[in-house]
Amino acid sequence: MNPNLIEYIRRYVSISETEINIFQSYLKPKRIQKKEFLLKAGQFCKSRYFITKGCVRLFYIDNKGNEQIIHFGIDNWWITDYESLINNKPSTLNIQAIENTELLELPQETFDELCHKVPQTERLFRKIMEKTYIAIQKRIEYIYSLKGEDQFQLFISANPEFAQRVPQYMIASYLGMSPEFVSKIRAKMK
Amino acid sequence: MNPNLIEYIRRYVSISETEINIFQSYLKPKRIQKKEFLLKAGQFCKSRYFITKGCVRLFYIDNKGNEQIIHFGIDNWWITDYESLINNKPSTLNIQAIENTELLELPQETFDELCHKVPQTERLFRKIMEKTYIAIQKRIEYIYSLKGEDQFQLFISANPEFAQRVPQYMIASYLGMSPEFVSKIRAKMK
DNA sequence: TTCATTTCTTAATCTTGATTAAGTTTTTTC
DNA sequence: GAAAAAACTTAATCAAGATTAAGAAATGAA
Repeated sequence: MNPNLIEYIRRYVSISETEINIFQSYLKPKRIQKKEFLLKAGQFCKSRYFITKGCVRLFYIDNKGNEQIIHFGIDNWWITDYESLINNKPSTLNIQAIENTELLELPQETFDELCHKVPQTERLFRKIMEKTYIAIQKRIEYIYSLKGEDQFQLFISANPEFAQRVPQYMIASYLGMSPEFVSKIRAKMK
Repeated sequence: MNPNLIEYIRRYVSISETEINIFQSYLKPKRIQKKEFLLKAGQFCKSRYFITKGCVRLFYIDNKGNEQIIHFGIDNWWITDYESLINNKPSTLNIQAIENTELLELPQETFDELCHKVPQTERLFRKIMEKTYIAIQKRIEYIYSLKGEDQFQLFISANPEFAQRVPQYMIASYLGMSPEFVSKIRAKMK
């Protein structure tokens, strides 16, 4: 199995070699090219994906027809549309590769079976969700307490790799700003 | 055990009578008066709380000294500060009763023991976190795609009971608006 | 190496909603 | 039931950031 995923899992739960192997047997490797879609609005999202290498964006089309990015996914992150996956309904979201990306697909179809064979899986995802929830709640705090300029600065300093890998207008979209405004901030920074 | 909590749990996992009783034995009933604090910034949050009756708010003090509400909790919701609970650090948040409130406290100290005795607990909280995550992600969508007025309208129509139970200025705070602006929206609505 | 596409910049104007500063109404408390 | 505290309203002014409309730079493709 991908050594990053093993390390990732062991940060959350203690799990035997045997269990790791069973876990692995439920994963399907997948590659997508830059600009290719992992999920399109209207489709049913049927898997969780672990990104081993690359970068994707998760976005929706807002009422004005703009692509609004909800979040990114990079190396060693899980990505999925939980609303579609859990509630079994067509997705309103799109997941698209920003770079050529390698993933491990964990299908929902066999997820409960995996949980049964490797009970630590429940604990793993419970803990991942808690960590993810803390992060998204912090994000809401920043949205309400920092003004645009400071949100951008914080994002860049907390995620310096993104400034390199992701076009500036996508960071603007993620932060809910116009690309022109981000351009203005950057001009001021120099 | 509180019949609401039994019903709540069974919406997520199938669990025997015996297991329900074990689960119950890990819960401590607690009451707090209106305006009393369940958690104050600086303290360590050491439990998850299930609200059986009442209403609380979770807020932080922003850089300008304003109380910024992150979310509310009412009957049949879990509430806690995950960042403090999971990462074992002093809380930056406050949880305060808006009404006299009755809770069931599930201490973190014995949480792993409970998970061991009743393994469905992991699954239960995994699923609760997934549902909570879906809700908070939707909230981010609304923050970025609806203007203030529409956010307020949506909140009121999605949570009509809140308009009754919670002062208007707290709803303003939750939505990141000034109380004056909410007042203006309401005047326009008539 | 040229053409086309994508990304970024600049500047003027306009909107949304914050801020400030009263004042009013409602709820609590004694 | 009077006084105090809490919650809400109104209106004027102000600021952050969107929108519009060019154009410039960078990247990619043939």
